[in-house]
Amino acid sequence: MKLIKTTLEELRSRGHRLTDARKAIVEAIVGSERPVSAVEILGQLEETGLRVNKTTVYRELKFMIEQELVQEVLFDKHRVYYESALLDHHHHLVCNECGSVDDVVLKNDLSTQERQIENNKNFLIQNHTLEFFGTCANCQ
Amino acid sequence: MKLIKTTLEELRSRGHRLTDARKAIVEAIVGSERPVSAVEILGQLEETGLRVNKTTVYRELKFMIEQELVQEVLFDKHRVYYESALLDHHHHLVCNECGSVDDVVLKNDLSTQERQIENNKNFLIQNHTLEFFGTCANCQ
DNA sequence: TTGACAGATGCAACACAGTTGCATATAGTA
DNA sequence: TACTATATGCAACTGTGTTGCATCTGTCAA
Repeated sequence: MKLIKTTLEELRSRGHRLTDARKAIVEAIVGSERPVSAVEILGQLEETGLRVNKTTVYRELKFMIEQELVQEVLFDKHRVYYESALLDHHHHLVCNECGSVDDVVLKNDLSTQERQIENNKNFLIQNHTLEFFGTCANCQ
Repeated sequence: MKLIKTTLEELRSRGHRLTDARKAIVEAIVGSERPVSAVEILGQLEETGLRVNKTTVYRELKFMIEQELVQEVLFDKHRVYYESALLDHHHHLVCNECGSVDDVVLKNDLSTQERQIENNKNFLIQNHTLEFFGTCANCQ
């Protein structure tokens, strides 16, 4: 996957090291086609046989967010999910039945609504989170 | 506040008891003008002198959600917030500087976007969560 | 190729939100 | 006023995420 390489090169160009743990964690997050949790990342690493401590995973997540290469997604009250921050701006369709997550790009995102708010509330919007919950095609 | 009374009467009419703990917890959630966390509810109860165990608070939250009188709000990765489910459909403006939370009602919510998704993705939308992050009027 | 060292990692112990099982208390009813 | 299902308290636990500190290693310069 192209994004993995881009992400690692970006880290490298900023003077950060490319360790086995870092590469594997980046692959687990950026290589996944849906957001993953820290616990899922740990599970995946274990499967590949690479022993990485959970502290490393959590520290790496924090670091990648600071680097603005990874972003958090909140659609589950129990844990935080992570995905690449280099993806085009999109939202998620979360199936209440099977838990599957799909991406969706809105043609005319929320610019209209955001202008409305900035005018009426004098609130300066920096970003938004929008997730849709319902029933996916398979579960209907 | 009217909503507190409505909420308690609704519970009563469904055959549930109105205990001191329940009344105080409903007041803490429904009476607040912004979403509150379980920890905040516990703190508030302690202030009033009413001793309520945290287990009771968590059980009550679960119960109120089942009753569809309270709903969860996810805008903080560290904890879940709760607000009345009887409020008009709205979203939140979360200030990245001071943490304040304001409500906002969109004139033309997301019906256009939702129709778009249902057509393109064959995903049946039941609800959505939308939060805006930025800088409030006071912090600009 | 190697040595130096800042950045990365592991480990153990911890913090803290949220949950569970079970014994006890109490609101509402008859 | 006594009965009983519902609600509560307590203690012990679960699970995610964090911290301090010792050790290790990728990278680079010599």
